[in-house]
Amino acid sequence: MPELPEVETTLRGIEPFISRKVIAHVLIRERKLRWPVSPGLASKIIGEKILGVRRRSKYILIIFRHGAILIHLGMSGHLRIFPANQSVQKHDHIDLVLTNDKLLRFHDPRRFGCFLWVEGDPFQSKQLVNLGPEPFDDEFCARMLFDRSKRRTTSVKNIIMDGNVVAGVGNIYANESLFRSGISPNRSARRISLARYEKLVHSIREVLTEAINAGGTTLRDYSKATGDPGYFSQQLSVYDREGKPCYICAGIIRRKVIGQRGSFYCPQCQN
DNA sequence: ATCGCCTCCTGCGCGC
DNA sequence: TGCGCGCAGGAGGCGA
Repeated sequence: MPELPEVETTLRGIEPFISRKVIAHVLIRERKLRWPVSPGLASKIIGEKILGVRRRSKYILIIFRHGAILIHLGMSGHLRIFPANQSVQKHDHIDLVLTNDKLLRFHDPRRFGCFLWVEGDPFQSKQLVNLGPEPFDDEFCARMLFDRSKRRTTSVKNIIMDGNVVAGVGNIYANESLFRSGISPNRSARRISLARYEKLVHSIREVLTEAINAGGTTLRDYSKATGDPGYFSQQLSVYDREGKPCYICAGIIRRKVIGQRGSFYCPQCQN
């Protein structure tokens, strides 16, 4: 489920139900996540009002007066709103029960996600402080990619998936935006012209925008019983299409591992 | 600073 | 039908 568009979709989905609401109690059934759930979490937030919800990269921030909850969904996590008496399923690790008789539930089978209390300004936390600009910030531009790539030896795909370069571009959307801009994922980042980086920046924004508008991408969706799927999977050009014909040239989509991640591309359309 | 590799964990789909 | 294998939307941490 979770890449940037899925996280954004989650944020928009939960915000109306939790913003300005007060925490009645907190149920933690499993503390063993990416990092252990903060021991003092419950005592920090019970009786406190949620001032707002924000996203930074693929992190979700639930803002309180003197700190924030920093949530990451990892590979398999989701956050959903339920009635306060909702029954508990496997991998339902944390509930924030609100005084409006709803609860916000964190569910994550693989437990690569996190659910942390951050005291003070969450943007100064170690997870967020070194992140690159958001893809829609002006600071993210062809010139910046071009300049930063000069000193790098790695592939362009690894560059755009490097959160310190640009925040929140995950594997699906890296593959898709490289296809749209006609750039091979394996191409050395420092051998790409400024003009091609212009196309790439445009493609990244376009793909992310379309995916957000489609409600994200649902692929192997182990949760369709409770959650609505996203529809961007119907618009994927290369991701998970190994062996199938390219929609542009009918050539065969190939798969190659780059940076330990499956990478899909059309050898004819991308170079 | 950067690179590639490893790791955490569960679930699913495939071939035999 | 059951089992083993490979793969999965992330990203921190390691040694080199």
